[in-house]
Amino acid sequence: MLMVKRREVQSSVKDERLVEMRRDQMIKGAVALFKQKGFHRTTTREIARESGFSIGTLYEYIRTKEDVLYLVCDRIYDEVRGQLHGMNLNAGTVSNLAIGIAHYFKVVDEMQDEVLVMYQEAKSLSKDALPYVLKKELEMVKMFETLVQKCVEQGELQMDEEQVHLLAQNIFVQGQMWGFRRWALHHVYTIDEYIERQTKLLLTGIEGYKTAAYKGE
Amino acid sequence: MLMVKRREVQSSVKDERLVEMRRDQMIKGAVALFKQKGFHRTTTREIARESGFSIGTLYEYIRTKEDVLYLVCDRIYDEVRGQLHGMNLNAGTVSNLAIGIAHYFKVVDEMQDEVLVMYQEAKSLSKDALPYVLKKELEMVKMFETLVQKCVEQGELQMDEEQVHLLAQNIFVQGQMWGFRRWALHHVYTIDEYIERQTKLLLTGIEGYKTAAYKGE
Amino acid sequence: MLMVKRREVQSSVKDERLVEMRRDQMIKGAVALFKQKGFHRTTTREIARESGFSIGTLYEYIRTKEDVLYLVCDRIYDEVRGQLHGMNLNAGTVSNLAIGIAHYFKVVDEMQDEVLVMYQEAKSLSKDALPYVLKKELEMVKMFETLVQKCVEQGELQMDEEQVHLLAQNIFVQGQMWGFRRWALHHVYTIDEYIERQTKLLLTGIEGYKTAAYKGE
Amino acid sequence: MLMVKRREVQSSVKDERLVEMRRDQMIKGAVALFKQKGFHRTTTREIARESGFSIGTLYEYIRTKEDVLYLVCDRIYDEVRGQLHGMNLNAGTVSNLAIGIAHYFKVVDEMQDEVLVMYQEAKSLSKDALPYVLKKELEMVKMFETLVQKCVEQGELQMDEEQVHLLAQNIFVQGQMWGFRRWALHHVYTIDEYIERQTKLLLTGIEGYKTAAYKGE
DNA sequence: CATGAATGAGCTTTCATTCAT
DNA sequence: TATGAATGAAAGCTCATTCAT
Repeated sequence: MLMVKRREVQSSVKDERLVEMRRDQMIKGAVALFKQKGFHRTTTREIARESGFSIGTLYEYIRTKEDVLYLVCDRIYDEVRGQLHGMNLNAGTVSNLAIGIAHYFKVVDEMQDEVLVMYQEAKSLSKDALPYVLKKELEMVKMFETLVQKCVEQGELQMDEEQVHLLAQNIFVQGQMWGFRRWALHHVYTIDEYIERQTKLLLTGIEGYKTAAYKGE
Repeated sequence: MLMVKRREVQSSVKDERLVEMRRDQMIKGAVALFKQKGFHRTTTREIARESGFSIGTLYEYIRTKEDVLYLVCDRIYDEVRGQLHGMNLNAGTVSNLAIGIAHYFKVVDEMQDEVLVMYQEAKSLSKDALPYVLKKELEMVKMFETLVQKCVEQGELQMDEEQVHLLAQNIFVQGQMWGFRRWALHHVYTIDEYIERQTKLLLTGIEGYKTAAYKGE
Repeated sequence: MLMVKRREVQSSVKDERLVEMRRDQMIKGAVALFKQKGFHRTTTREIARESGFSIGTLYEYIRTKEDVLYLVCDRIYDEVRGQLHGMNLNAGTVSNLAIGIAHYFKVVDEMQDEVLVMYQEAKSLSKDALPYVLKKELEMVKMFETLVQKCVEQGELQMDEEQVHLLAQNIFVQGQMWGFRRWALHHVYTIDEYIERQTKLLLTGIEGYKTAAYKGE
Repeated sequence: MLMVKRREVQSSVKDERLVEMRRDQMIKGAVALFKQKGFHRTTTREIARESGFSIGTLYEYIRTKEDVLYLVCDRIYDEVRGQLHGMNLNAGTVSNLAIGIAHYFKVVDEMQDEVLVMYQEAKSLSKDALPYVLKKELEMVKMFETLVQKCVEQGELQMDEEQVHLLAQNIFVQGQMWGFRRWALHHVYTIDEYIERQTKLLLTGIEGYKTAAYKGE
C-alpha cells in the first residue's frame, strides 16, 4: 500500500504521547464544531473549549487555526483507510468487489459526520496543505482501482484502463454522496438499500437496456 | 415545470431596473472572487470594488453579506436550468436520455467556475436561505427523474421508482463531479471522453458482467 | 537643503485633508502616550482613544502599529527641522554659529517630550523604516556641519573636515542630551545656563588649558 | 568610591554559588538577545533557551522578566566600572585626565554591545528599578567630575563647579555616543582617531577661536 | 532544584455594517 | 441614489507566569 508522507504540524510540547492525546481531543472537538458551523464560523476559542483545554494550550499543539483543519482531514482519511484495511484487494472476483463497495459505504455511513466535514471543509486548506490531503484521497481511489483491475485481470470484467479509473472515481464519490447528500437520500433509502441499489447500478447499469441501442446511436 | 418561490432579498432602492442591473454586476464580481478565495475569505469591500461600486452602494442592494451568496447560488441555478431548457423531457427514448445527459455535462463544463463556487459555498448559507437553494437543486434532479421515467413508461427501460430516483441523483452528481473534481479528472479525460464514458457506465454498467452472477450471490 | 524622500504610510481613506488631520491627532495622542509608557507598553487601543477616535478608525489611517511610531518620528524631525529653518547658515561668523546652537537648544527644550520619545523609541522601528529616520537625522547634523564649515571658510575657525564633522555631531547630541538626560541636568541648569555653558565648552574647550601641554604629551 | 546599594532580585534558590552562576548565564544570554531584538521583542522562553536552561528554571532565579533587564543593566555598569578601576583619580594633571578619557572610550569600544543594550533598554525599567541604575550612572559621571576637579584643584584648569559637572557629563555621553551612534561614526573614525579628536575638542575647544570674540558678543 | 505543560489576560488587526453627507 | 469614513465586536495568536511532577 502506498505510503503518503505526512505534513508535520509543529507543536511546542515535546512529549509525543501527550501530543497524540491532546490532538485526539482536539480533532474530536473540532469535528463536532465544524459539523455544526463549518470551519470558518468556528473560533479557535471554541475549539479549545470543546477539546477541554484553554486557548493557550491549544496553541501549544498547533501553530495556526488551519493546522486544526489539516489534522482533522488527515485523521479522517487515516481512519477511513484504516477501516478499509480489511478489504481483500487480491481476490479479483466481482462478488469480492461488491463486498468491498458495501464495506466502504458502511464505513462512510458510520463516519458520516467526519466525511461531511472533510468533504465540505478540505477546500479551505491552504495551497500548502491541500496537496497532502488530495494525495491521500487519490490513494483511496487507487484502492478501488486495484479492486476493479483485479477483476479485469481475472477475466471477470472487460474494461479498458480509463474505464477502470472512472469506475473507481464513481464508487468513491457515490460513497461520499451518502454522506454529503443526506438531505436527499436518507429519507428515501436505508444504508443497506442504498448499498444494494448503487451496487446494482454500478455493476449492471440500467437493466433491460440493450447496449447495442446506445452504441449504434 | 415546477416553480420555486424565490426568497426575496431586500433592497432600499426602488427602481427595479436598477436593482436588476446592480445585482448582475454584483453576482459577476462575487463569482470571480469566490472562485479565487471562497466566500469567507472574500470581504464585502472586495465585492463592492470588483462590482464597480462603493461599499455603501453595495449595501443599498443587499442587507447582509450572505445575501450576496444567496444571490450568487440562486443565479447559478437559474442559469444552469436555463441552459437545460432545450432538453426534450417527453421523448422517452434512451438516446434522448443520453442526449440530455451530454447536454447537462456540457453545461457544467461551460459553467465550471460557477458550479464549483455553488458546490463549495452553498453550505455556507444560513439555515434560513439553504432550503431555497436545495429546492432548486431538487428541481433539477427531478428533471433527470422525469427524463428517465419517460423511458420507463415507454418500455425502453425497466426500473422501479427508487432506482429511477437514484439514477437521477447519480447523473446529477456525476455532472457536478466534472466541476468539483477537476484536479482528478481533467488531465485524464476531455469533456467529450468524460461524457462518453460516464454515459456508458450509467447506462450499461460494467460490460461483460453477467447480471445473474451478482444476483445469485 | 537636502530633501529626503518620505516613506509612504498607506491609508484607506482617500481625502488627503482628512488624512492629514487625523494623523495630526494620532501623532499628538501617540507622543503623549509614548512619553509616559514607551512604544511597546502603549496599545493601539490607547492610541486610538487618546487620539479621539475608535480603533477601527485608527486602522483606516495606518496599517500597522509601527506605522504610528514612524509617523511620530517623521513628524518630530520635520518639526525640529522646520523650527531650525530660520537659522542663517551662510554668515560664517562664530557669533552666528553660537546663535544657531542656542536656537537649536531652545527648540529641543520646547520639544522635550517629542525629542525624548524619538530618541528612545526610534530604534524600535523595523529595519524597513529606520533608514528613513536616520537619513533625516543625518540631514540635521549636516546643517551644523555647514554652519561650522562656513566659519572655517571665512577664516574665523581653523579645523580640518573631520573635526568639523565631529563638532557637528557633538552639537547635535548635546542638544538632544538636554532632552534625554533631564534627570541629570534640569535641576542643575536652566536651559539658558545650559546653552551658555555648553556653547562655551564647545567653542573654547577648557579655559586656561594650554594647548601645548596636551600636544606635547 | 561610593557604594550604591544593590536592589535585590529575589530567587527561590538558596545556594548563592548557583544563583551567581545561573545569573551569569542568564545575563550573557539576555545581552545577546537584547542586542538583536531589544528587550520587548525578546521572550522569556528565548532567554531561558539562550541561557541553557528551561523556562521553569529561569523563574527560579528571577521573579519577573524585568528582573532580567535589571540584572543586565546592573551587571554592565559593574563591568564598565570595574574596567575603569585602574584610572588614577588623584593625579590631578591634564594628561592624566586625557588618559582617563582614553581609557573610558576604549572600554566603551570593547563593550559596545553591552553599552548599546543598556543605553537603549534601561528606560524600559520600571519606575521601581530605574533609580538604582541611574544612581550607578551618576556615580560613573562622578568619577569624571573627580578627575576634572583634581585638575582644577592642582591649578591645571580653571573652571567653576558647574562647568566641571557639565564637562563630566559631556565626557560620559561622548563615550556612550561611540556606542550608540556607530552608524554615524564608525565608518568615519577608528576608535583611536575618535579618542584623539574628541579629547582635543573637549580640552581645547575650537582651535584658533579667540575667546574674546564670543565673550564680547 | 529542574522541568515544561498549562493558563488566560491581553495584544494587534480585520471587516460587516451604518449613516451623515 | 451614491459615497466612504466611522465603528466596535470579535477574531487569531502570544507570552509572562505558575505549579505539579
